[in-house]
Amino acid sequence: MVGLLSPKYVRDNLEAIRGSLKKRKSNYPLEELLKLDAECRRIGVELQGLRASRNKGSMEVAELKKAKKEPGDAKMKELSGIKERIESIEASLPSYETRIDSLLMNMPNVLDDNVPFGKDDGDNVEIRKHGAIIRSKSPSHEDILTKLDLIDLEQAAKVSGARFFYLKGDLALLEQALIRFAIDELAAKGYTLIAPPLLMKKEYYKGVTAFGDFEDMLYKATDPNEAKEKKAIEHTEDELYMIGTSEHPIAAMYADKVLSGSELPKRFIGVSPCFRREAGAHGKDTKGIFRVHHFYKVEQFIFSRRDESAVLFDELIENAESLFKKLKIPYRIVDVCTGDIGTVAARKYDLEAYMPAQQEYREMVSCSNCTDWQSLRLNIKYDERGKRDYVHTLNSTAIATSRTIVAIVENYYNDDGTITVPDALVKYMGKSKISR
RNA sequence: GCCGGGUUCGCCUAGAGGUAUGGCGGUGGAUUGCUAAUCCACUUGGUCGAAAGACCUUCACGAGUUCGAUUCUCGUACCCGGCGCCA
Repeated sequence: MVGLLSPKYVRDNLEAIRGSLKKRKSNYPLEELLKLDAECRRIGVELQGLRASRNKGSMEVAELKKAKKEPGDAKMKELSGIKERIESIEASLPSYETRIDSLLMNMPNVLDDNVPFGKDDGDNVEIRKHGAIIRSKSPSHEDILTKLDLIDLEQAAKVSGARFFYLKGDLALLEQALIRFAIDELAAKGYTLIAPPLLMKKEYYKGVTAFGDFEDMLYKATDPNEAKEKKAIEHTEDELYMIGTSEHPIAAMYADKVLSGSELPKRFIGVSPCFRREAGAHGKDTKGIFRVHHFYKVEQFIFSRRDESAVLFDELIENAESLFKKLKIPYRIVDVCTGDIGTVAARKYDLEAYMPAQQEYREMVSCSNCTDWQSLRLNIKYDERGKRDYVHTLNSTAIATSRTIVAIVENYYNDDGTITVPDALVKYMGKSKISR
């Protein structure tokens, strides 16, 4: 079950956690957690002793009854007293446990030593750049696509609201082509395709993200009032959220499981729509389909041994790069700094593509090594030579459709108004040019 | 939605108020001239302890009855049948 993360982990890794929180300039209340944990263990020792005497007493009663003798009133009174003391101590525990649990669940991951220090995304460090600029500038994708009658944002805004869209004809096909392209490329590298559930329980979401921060990003799909009304519908009790990415249900695919060391690493391709509320993004990227409420994403996900995750992290970013190389879109890789990395990841690279209309590099791919943050919370272990350890989880975008579409449209726009189909996608499109 | 049957270690399984049985698999060890066999130990999580060890916890989940619950009662989830409804 989710929430089994133990304070023992914190005690065992105290120095690393302290150092990492400092590097993050985090205001996480570590001292409160340690104090509560110590207090809770002190109570636990007392409770354990009482339970031991209860069990011993009960055994004695059992022995006597077996010998057809009665235990006597004094004995039974003593046991009743123990029972009451146990019950009163047990009643005091939940308040500690709830607080400890919530502190543990939201504790930021221990950063990799190599994460650059910085305040925000402006301090991310460019580590490499690839591909010559195709067009130094272009009209916006919105203008290009509207003129070609391939997109309808106005009607989508009317029907669904801001940041929704209709893709039409070849553009809708381009989306499918991108999905299939990414799947085929990764499948050829031995990754297994997963189509995950698109709704997920809150309980598991808490194991996969820092839910307090992330909840605003998600659409909730159930109505808590239904449970009261006793409607004849499934899942009235569950709090279901529409997934923000297939990373989340794939991470939870092995919740409470013990994998065998020999089957690691397990490499997966997730494909799903991704739903995002984009709360707090008012006024940002409002034109076109760069930042929208849903898009398709082909995702890479790996469950690995502790000692392999650093190498596999490089594998994931290289896979993503190879897709953008084949699409011939110029990009750069940035090493995401302490101020921008977020709670879950220990290390993160972003791939940013050059966008000629904005004349800027913009995020296309985010690649994270989450080390044991998710597995501690989802209780995913592996067994090697009889020893158990928590797996490491890694994820990276392969292709996120809407943003990649923007990159293709703006980079492959021709001055005659047409769009060239990247060579790698021609076989999926059945044509090499999109025109009116 | 209704009526049955179920959920016990990674897997299979016994147990019907007295403290969880056996097997398979896995890990470690012992032994033996044969790609293997046999035997022993360990194989939920945790607390105290320098250690040896002791203790607690664990039979889907949650509540109740009890000195004591895998076992009895109530509720919930999920799985398998049957009926009904339905894309």
